[in-house]
Amino acid sequence: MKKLRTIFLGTPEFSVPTLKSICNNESIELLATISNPDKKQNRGQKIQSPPVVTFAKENNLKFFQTDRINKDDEILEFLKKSEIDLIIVLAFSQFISQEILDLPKIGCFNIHTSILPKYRGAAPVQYALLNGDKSTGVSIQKMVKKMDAGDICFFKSTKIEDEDTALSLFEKLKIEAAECITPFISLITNNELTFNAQDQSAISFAPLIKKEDAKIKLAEHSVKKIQNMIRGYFVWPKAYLYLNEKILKIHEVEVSGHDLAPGCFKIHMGQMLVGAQDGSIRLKKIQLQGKKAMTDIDFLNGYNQEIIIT
RNA sequence: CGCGGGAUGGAGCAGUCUGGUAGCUCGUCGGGCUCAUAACCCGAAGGUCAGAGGUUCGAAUCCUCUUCCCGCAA
Repeated sequence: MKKLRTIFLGTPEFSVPTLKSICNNESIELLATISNPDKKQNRGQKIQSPPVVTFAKENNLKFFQTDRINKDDEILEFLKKSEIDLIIVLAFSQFISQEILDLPKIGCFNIHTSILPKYRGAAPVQYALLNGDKSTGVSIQKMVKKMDAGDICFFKSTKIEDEDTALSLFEKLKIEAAECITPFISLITNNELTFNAQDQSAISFAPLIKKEDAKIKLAEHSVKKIQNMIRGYFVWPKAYLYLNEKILKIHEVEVSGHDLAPGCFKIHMGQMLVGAQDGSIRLKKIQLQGKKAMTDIDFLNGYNQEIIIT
């Protein structure tokens, strides 16, 4: 049987397991991967290749890098002459023109890390946690010009545990996404692929997260909300308060039985307690800017100035 | 060369500018007090001050280089 001539678009580490699944799938002939360019990043501004590119190099896959896929002549020419059957997109971060969407015979498919139409947009994983959802999942949609609005061809749900943070949930969904490849490709090869329009009444959005979104407002946010912020904003940007005007990242809190007015702060038995909108919490594990994460007890052992939390 | 903070007993810090016996809070261990305790009192163990080189009679401290950690920015 003729193999599906496929292009993969993705950039970060999150995309790598799915790329591996594609490489290992016997029904697929991977023609190339396309990623964002190398860029200076992290402390020291070292130039780093995207993980997908690193994987492609290690496995002798053809790869392209661009920051404007719709206008890159070399890539467009390659795509046009390659008689593509399929494009698979996961975490690519560039809009794709109608011209490219129309190229593959079967279609251009995006793996999205929520059950669409819930959480269209850039940060579906974080929003699932911020809203305290008990489950999320991955969807495969046939891409259209409008972001995440295409017909659903495949989905699989995943349970969210109370202990899950954005970090652990990303790790789970990274694997789930990769495991979708085999059944999804089977649908295609068996001629069983279906296209289900999204329920217009159930659409919600998960827009790009900004750093300020992670600022905890003690007087306004409930204990539950704060716990969800800690989970959803973990790794980046991390939920935070200010301690004497310096950023204080909050890694872990626990419910405290103390009677504290919203916004108030006090030290009790060597622990740091603050009042939230509907109850009080202990700032159990915290990180002042420039320092490592530590418990409130350790922090107070070495900090001998007056503390103002805002 | 993007900006900045940091490395000192098990933990968190002070001491570095101005070189001269290794200090604080906590933890650990032992003892005491107590009906009892996370409280209080007494005592003990535990550190080649991140690493290398240099200056000096003498370096945690001054000079040079290296490694590692963290915040910002991207």
